[in-house]
Amino acid sequence: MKGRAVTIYDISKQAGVSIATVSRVLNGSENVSEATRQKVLTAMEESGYTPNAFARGLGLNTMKTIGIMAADSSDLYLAKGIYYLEQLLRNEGYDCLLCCTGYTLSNRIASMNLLLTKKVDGIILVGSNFIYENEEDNKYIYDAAAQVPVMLLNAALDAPNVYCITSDDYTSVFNATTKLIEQGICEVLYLYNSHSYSGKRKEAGFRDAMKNAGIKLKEDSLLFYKGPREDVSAVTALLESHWDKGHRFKAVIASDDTLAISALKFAYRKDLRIPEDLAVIGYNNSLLAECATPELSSIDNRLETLCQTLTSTLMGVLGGNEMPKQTVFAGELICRATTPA
Amino acid sequence: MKGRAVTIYDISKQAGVSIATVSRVLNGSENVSEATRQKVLTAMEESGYTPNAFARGLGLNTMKTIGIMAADSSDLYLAKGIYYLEQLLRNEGYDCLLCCTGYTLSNRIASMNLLLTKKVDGIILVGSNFIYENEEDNKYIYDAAAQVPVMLLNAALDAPNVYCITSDDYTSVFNATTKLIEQGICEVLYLYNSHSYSGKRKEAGFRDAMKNAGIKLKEDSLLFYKGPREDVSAVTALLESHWDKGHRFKAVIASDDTLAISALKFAYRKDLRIPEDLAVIGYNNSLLAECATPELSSIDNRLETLCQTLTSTLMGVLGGNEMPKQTVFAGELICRATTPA
DNA sequence: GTTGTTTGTGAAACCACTTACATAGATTTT
DNA sequence: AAAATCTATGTAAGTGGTTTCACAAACAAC
Repeated sequence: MKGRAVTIYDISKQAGVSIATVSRVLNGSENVSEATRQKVLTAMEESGYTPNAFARGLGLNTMKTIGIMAADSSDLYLAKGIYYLEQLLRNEGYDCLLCCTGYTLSNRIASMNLLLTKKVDGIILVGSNFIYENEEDNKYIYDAAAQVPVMLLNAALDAPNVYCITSDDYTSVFNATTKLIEQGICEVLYLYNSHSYSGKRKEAGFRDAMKNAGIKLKEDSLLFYKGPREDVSAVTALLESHWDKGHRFKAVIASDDTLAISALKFAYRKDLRIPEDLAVIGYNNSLLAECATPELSSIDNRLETLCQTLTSTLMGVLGGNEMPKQTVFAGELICRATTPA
Repeated sequence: MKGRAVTIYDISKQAGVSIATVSRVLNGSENVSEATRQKVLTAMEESGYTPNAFARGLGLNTMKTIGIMAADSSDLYLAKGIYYLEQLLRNEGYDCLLCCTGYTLSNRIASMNLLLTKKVDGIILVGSNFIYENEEDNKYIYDAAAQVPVMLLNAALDAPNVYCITSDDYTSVFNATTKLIEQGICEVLYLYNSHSYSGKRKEAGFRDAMKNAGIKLKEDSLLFYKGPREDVSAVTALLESHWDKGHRFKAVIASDDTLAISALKFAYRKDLRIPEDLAVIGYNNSLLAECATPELSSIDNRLETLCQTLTSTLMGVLGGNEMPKQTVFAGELICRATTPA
């Protein structure tokens, strides 16, 4: 399929210089006279030369690649993050090796090792679910960080060579809850699932907002969905059964837009008017929010900004600069049709 | 950050064999006695050896990596495809280099060259938008195929070393349209956008179904949206203005679920009952279909099956086998609440 | 007109691994 | 028992670059 490739040696002969000089031109080294540089460049041009990436990698010990790990790259939110990161990294001259790990630790360890074996220059963990409660389970992150910088998007972990870019989920939910309460809606239900470490931070924001408003938190004010991802009907059923058990609520704050969609469907089934009878607030401000009927109010955590900061931080670290280990951005409630005006 | 790495040479000394033998163990070569194999393996184990991927790549001229190109990896449908592919390829021992190219040819050429430079073993183009009408514009695909196998997901192109896995969009839309007509709904609007080559095939299916049913196709039965992707409100407005100009329709077949969502919103605004006053059929059967209210009927093109076949075909090609150059799967209309029972 | 400093270039070592070829010993064949 | 074959292993030449070091030529300083 392919003949013998053109090598640096061919170029050197064709340009009448040594391979060292060709290499210098290749790497933009200073000490090359303009005349020889041109000779080499035209030789390259004429023979359609492309440097061999493996040989290059072997010499330089890098191939300008960043490993991106995500539980599920098809998740609406994670996919958006991956997309932004890919674009930004490409602009910086880096390629992205994608690893979808699912949610099991063993898979993640395997993926991590694989990325390290392939000598990526850095690893980005996209999503809040990479941090485990059991501190020991996070060892795989520390181990990786011993070799290359590790960036966490939407998760916080204090460790050497680990950099965290997060959204202030706590405050976002705190503010959203408080806003509902100020509008006279005190029976708020917090709906969440297990697929997210940030769920904990959000939950705390919810709890504190209620406490802060002097509302006694009944335990039925939190509803936990544990089941397969993105199963809209299962969550809808869960809400119905919760309601039918006599638990009444006038608003739902969901840790995720998909969950919020289920709340909309629940309202539809129960013939509840939105937002008069039931207000709903989602999280992530994803495409779903815009596509829902009625359009879903949702907390935007400025993913693009997070990704930009993450990328520039990573570039800084790779450039040998001291960079902030934690960066936090505020979120913002985008009000649409599922919350009172 | 890292001390001198353990090399094959260290292992050879530690195990008391030559580096060639170590290499043989590494590559699972036959001609190694079980005794020495074990010696080498334990030596590797003890010293925590990992082969250097670059050196390996240089020798073997491959690093077991597949390049995946997609216009936008955050697109619901493409993201799903990428996810499936990544999983399947990983199972085969391949990693994925992701390239989001957008829709411009120059970007695609650049990305293609980049992947080739990084010596991927194959390239997968995810999505129907990589084929251009102008035959010359597809040269970048032929060029790439001269070096590595190129796989097209949802696009067809007859060229050496190019393999196509497609869904039979034509028939899917033909059948869906026919079904509507059989249910007595003859005023069908085909709504599509420019971001897809498969849109043409779908359009043909629509046209032929109408013709086949003896319905004279008015030109206002096709509505083309040309604008930024995923702009739900813009498409809704387009539908409204179409309607207000006097064009009446009782069903919408959209080339994409996102477009179908706009049709739902349009119906909501115009107070049209679904499906009595307006039936809606989307395409791709994405998460949006399930999340829509009412739940959207949509054509499922069996993306997972496509990806499985694509992967096995690619593995076959890489293994030196003769493989089918075109594989077509039938799609299936998933009926939910936006079409009559 | 020597000495000291740049500047541009080449030779050769090195990066870590694969593999063709050679070879010694074991096993089979005749 | 000699010849032929096979098996396990080592030697050394590759893979295509980068980079250190040495050195000659050009230029400035004294």
